[in-house]
Amino acid sequence: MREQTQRATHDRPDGKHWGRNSMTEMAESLPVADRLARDIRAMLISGELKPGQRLSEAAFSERLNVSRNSLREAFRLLTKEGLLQHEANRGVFVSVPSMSSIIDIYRVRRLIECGALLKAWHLHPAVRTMRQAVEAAKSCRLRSDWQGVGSANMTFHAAVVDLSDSARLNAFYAGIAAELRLGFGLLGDPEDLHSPFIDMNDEIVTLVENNRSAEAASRMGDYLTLSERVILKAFEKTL
Amino acid sequence: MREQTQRATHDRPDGKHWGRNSMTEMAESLPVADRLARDIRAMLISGELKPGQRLSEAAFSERLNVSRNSLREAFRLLTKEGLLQHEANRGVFVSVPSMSSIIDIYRVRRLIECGALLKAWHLHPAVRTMRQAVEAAKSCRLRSDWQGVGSANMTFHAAVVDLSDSARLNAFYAGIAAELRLGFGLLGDPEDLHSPFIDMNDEIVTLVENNRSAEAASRMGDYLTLSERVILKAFEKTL
DNA sequence: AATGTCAATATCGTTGAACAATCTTTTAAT
DNA sequence: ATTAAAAGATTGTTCAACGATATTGACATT
Repeated sequence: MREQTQRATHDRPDGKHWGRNSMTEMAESLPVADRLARDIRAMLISGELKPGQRLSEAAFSERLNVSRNSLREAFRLLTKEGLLQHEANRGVFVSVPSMSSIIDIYRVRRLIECGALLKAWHLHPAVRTMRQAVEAAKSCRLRSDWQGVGSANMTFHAAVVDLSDSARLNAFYAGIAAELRLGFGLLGDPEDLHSPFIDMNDEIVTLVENNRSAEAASRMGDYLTLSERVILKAFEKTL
Repeated sequence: MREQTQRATHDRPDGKHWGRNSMTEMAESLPVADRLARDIRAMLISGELKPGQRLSEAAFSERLNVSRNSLREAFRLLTKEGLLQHEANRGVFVSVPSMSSIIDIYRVRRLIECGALLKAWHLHPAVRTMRQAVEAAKSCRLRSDWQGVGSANMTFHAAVVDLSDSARLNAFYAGIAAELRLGFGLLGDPEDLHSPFIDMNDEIVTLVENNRSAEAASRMGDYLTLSERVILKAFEKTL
């Protein structure tokens, strides 16, 4: 509810107001800090902002055309999400994924994803989303679109969590996934980082569809150990 | 890495600096927004701030001797935690727990706490914490200190989550627990809201100590269904 | 009396500037 | 080269201002 798109009857004389940066952009209804958080988050997972990099308040607020205050609100949000790190009187930095953070994240994933699968109901709407994600991934693989494969993979696992029917769990997992992508960014999107997992996902969703939840959960456990190992392996090379 | 405790060799001449408001208070090194968030969080779980209540920026910033900007940063943090709710152009309100939010929270608890127990190791340090919390609760019960029982209960379940050895899971659970306490606030701390659960906790930790994790997890499932039912029951009366 | 309209008022949303505190870099001295 | 002091840059926090939106209250209409 509550739309907000009547504007007019004002016609202020100064012409600099609504001009963001690029033209043809007038929606953007949400508060500035939230929009900033979303945009910066996107820059983080796209790799445009690299781990360890310092984010100067002055530079960023000018670049994004917002006040320092608003920017700081966004920084605080992202810091709480774990994507940024705050050092007193020194500024905020892009979090650098470490072995221990990867391990921690996979502990979370194992608990949540396996737990969700274990009690999954085979007619849950999320199952359909899982299936679609798998098919999309396959399709992308044919086109060697590894970025697309990675994206479909994220969708798949988010759908797994959604099996639990918990808004809080979904939100939490979204944050975890974003943090993990920060780690992926360091490794690029090579074929063998995603491709082998498509078939495991397929197996898993098939098991769920056939109401064999326990086996699905077990298979997910295998998936996660394998995935974790691949990432840690690729990780220690960059060390 | 990077500790932050060398400071000195500065000794600035002006003496008015660290005086906050009341005297005899000189530590408080953390940023204002974080301190605010902590304090307001305390007011929320103590019931000093009641669900549904609106928190005026002007009034609160004056009362706490901080600027509106700093207060807004804290509000944003607490909103992300789910303790406050933000309505555009209307302000922030203390979240009012609902049936659906209680149910959601218990879904989270079941998944996380049972999952953590299922793979618990009987020599994990957290087991000791669990045992101590149970004994503390018993001791409080003898003294009819139901507030203390509730507190010990919180400690117990936090320790259960800590069995998973995941910093992120611990942090997430802390938020969930705070949100749940918001709901408790509406119900007071009567004996029969906490007392019957002390023995179940005892059972659970005993099972873990004897390396019978699966049974412990199952028992925790019982605990949670029961606890949820009690709360929902007490809840629909206030409706 | 109930309802709808419109101005008056209070708040939020966001910004920009200001200043103290602290970190970093440069410069100077031993 | 090492250390100390001064200069410069950045963060931490506050304040004041103003547009936009919501709420309140007065007033008119049915």
